[in-house]
Amino acid sequence: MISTKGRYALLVMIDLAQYSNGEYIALKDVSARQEISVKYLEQVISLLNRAGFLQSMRGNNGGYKLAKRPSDITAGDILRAAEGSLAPVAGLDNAPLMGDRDPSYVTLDFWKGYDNVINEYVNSVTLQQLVDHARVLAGNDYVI
Amino acid sequence: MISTKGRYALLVMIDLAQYSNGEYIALKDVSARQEISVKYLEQVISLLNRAGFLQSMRGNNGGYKLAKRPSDITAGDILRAAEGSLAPVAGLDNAPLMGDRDPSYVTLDFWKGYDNVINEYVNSVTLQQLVDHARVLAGNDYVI
DNA sequence: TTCAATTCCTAGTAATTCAGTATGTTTTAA
DNA sequence: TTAAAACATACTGAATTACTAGGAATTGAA
Repeated sequence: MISTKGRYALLVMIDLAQYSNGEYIALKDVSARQEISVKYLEQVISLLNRAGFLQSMRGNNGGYKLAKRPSDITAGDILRAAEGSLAPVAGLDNAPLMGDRDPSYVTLDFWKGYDNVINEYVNSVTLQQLVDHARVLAGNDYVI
Repeated sequence: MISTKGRYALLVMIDLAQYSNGEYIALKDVSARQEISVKYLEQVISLLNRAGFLQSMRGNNGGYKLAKRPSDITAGDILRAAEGSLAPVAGLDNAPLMGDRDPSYVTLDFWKGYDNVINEYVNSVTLQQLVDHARVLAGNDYVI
């Protein structure tokens, strides 16, 4: 189950992409639009910032903006930055953790497959696609 | 993240399938092979039993056996019975829960897709396949 | 009929995680 | 100088996890 960190991270990135105009966007504004407290947003966004997906500016008129184009950021990037990992079980990478004696090694390949389909999916969806979809949902999918 | 309930449920079903000979298998034996306490196994297996995947017999020489052929049980059946749901976020089915005012409705389709790829995967793997794979891993994949 | 072995049922519990609040500090532009 | 913002860390109540504990009911065998 994805926690609020992951869900909010996705919403924040979509919000920043939607309202980007080159200027820094204050968390106060994101907070008002997404109805999430500024204080909690600070924690969520710091994960995205440290992961290199954002540029930040402190002080008056400061805020955040995307460090990359929305087409160069995937939902997988965002969710892994916020959640740490999307792995369904522990010990998928560091195989030595599960020795031959561990009976659960018989399900290791099953869990690796599980992990694969998840990552293939989230890596296939870009932030740009999410923003485009949001615009369709809002009924603004006309050409200016 | 799948909890021990789901992971153990999978191991228990594989174990029962591997050691099935028509007789009831006592949890004591599964416990010894899988190195999980009988007391905890009781809780895990009761979920599988209630879901209709097992037949049980109480009393002396009692135990459990599969109620269906391993080819008619999927990993999805087992995991959903043990975990309750594999949904990545809440509110995917009961869409009215997320109203239009909820900003997170913009990500609803993304999460539905996420849920889809998970369920398609786990539904595509049968208990029979898991047992076959376990036999290959054990080096017993020869024909008698 | 008794006994041991089993499933079945419910409660308890220590540790961890979750979903935030709270309280600052540092930085920046006006 | 000041207000507004990011940044950092600690705290907290509630829920969840991963079990253990203690029994009650059932069954076959002695």
